[in-house]
Amino acid sequence: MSVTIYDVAREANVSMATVSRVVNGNQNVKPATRKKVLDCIERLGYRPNAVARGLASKKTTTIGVIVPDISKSYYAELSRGIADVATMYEYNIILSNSDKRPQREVELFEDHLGKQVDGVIFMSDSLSEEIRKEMATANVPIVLAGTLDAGTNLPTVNIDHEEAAYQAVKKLIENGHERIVHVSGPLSRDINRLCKKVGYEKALKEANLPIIDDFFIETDNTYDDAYEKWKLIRDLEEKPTGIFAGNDEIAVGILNGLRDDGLSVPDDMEVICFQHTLLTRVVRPQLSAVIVPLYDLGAVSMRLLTKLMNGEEVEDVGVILPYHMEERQSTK
Amino acid sequence: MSVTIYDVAREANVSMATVSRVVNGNQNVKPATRKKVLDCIERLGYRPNAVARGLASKKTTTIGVIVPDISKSYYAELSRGIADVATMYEYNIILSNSDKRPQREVELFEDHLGKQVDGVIFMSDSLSEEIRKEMATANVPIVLAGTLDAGTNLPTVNIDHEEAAYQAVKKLIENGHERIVHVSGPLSRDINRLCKKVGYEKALKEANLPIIDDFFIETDNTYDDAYEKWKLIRDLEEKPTGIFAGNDEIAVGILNGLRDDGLSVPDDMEVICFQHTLLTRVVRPQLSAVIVPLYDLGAVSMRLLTKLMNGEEVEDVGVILPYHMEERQSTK
DNA sequence: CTGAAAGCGCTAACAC
DNA sequence: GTGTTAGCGCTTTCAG
Repeated sequence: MSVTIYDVAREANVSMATVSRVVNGNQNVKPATRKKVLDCIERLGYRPNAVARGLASKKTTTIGVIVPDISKSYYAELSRGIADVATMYEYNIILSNSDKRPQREVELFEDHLGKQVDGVIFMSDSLSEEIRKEMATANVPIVLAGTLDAGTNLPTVNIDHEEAAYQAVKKLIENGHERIVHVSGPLSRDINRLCKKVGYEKALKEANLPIIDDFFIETDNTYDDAYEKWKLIRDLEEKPTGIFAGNDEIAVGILNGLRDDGLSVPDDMEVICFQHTLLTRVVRPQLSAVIVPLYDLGAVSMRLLTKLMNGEEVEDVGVILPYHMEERQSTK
Repeated sequence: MSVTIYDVAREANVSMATVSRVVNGNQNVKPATRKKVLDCIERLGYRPNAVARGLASKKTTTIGVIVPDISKSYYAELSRGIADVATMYEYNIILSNSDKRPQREVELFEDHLGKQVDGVIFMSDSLSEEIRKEMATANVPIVLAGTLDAGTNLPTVNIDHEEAAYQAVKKLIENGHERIVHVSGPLSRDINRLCKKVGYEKALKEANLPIIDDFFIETDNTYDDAYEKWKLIRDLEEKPTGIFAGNDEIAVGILNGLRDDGLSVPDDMEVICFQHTLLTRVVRPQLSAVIVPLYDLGAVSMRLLTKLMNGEEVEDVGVILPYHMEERQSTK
């Protein structure tokens, strides 16, 4: 068997309580005693058993992170932000993929609670009734990262997607465009239906431009689908001259469609999008974009969670982070 | 407080042992009793405490995953493979980022052991002396995923990078090229120095082509650096006509360098690389590449780990997965 | 400043 | 088929 706190205590001629104190940095230990214990720990190669500690103290210094799909760079980046702050506060992360399936989300959430996590960070498109109910009765703090709250009053950190979309489209309008297509991700996602689309329409309305159904193109958020859907735009009666894409993968699909049809950006078409990855800078022309601070979204979420776990009073549980727009070669 | 196994036992008029049996699916319970217990569990909303279970059973059904940087799509993809198989076998994952810092790797490894993980999957460039020592004395199974073993006899799953590099360069040679540049990642990484470079040189030797120092370009594996380093190639006395890039990010850097200098691929230069991401298909021309099965590397690693954790005899602890080459537009 | 002792919630013999 | 009873390794009062 491995060495326990009891072994150390015996070896050092002190009680388990004292060993526990030095391990936990409790100051009420005479320096000489501390040193003696530390020596024994070193000599025996003692490593505290976090599971036993968790059972006794009711804290595991572990948090749960439920993410749609870690292989998507969007969530990977966000998770890195979470992880770095978690490390800073000495928390471990149990990471699980939900694929956004509501039932799976509930299972994972319960599973994490069973593991006695001290808190959870949740990411998804929106909250199902079931998960909302689960969360309401959970007795650990929860933070929604980059996830629309829409109804509950859970702590959330996000950027203002509607405003960002509005600004992006406004930029196109200022450049003189009157026929602007919005190539969106799935409308089933709140962020697309309730934020980006709304921002797009708001900008059009403000400029007294018509909202044309055919100028709204829905994709499944992938490069391949966007590449295909470009044909819809190409074949439009009234040719648009500007494109607002829901993310960079979509934008690159469109860009390649344009390009393969011999059109040129930004001369024949100006393009702007939300940026989640390196893609925007790698393609030619480089894409003008709204830069979403994914890492920060994660980091701030975790920081907020630490406060909540500490029982600190947090006045502002609906954090909105700033974004910025970077104009590159796909707009003039 | 939350409801415990004791509460359920009392409510159902059975012993804790019986409740434990039904929770753990032990068949030695009369159906009627089982039902009664299940009802109480449902009614009281009992959720087993995995920490207590872990302490009593000495199994946490949790594994540790130590990864250089989850925000890199290479590792994110691999991790997803791990996670899916972990889910299948009902394991949770504690995920930590090491940034490949040897000391951090050791800390994380010990940390995970402290949390009593049942096994760990480790990814890095290579193994430092210290981590090797830690691993040797650990009493849980370890699998190296996509990580060069180089000396120890730890379970490993990988692809044959040397062979893949050899094939890629050979392809270029078959296309008639005699002056082929290898744009590599850092030579400090075993995978570059001991595998890809070796495969590159092997192909040249076999074709009686000289190995020219200037034809080896080292980068830090990033797009930006590769884009800069293109100038070194451009300014070479003897113009190369083929490029073998260590990964797709490098290849795209070179590609954009070429392109911004008005050169064309594949007419002026053929390019082939290792593929880790979507990048190869998104750029124009699409890049011919050796496709590394990242997801599978992760999945197979986890599968191997489950066997090891089960104490199964595994004859083949040095798994080599197949790769394949996809010829696209950057070669003829 | 240190020790004794009672759990934390569960599993795993071992009895019956 | 079911109950009893030790622990698992640690923290945490409470005494002293």
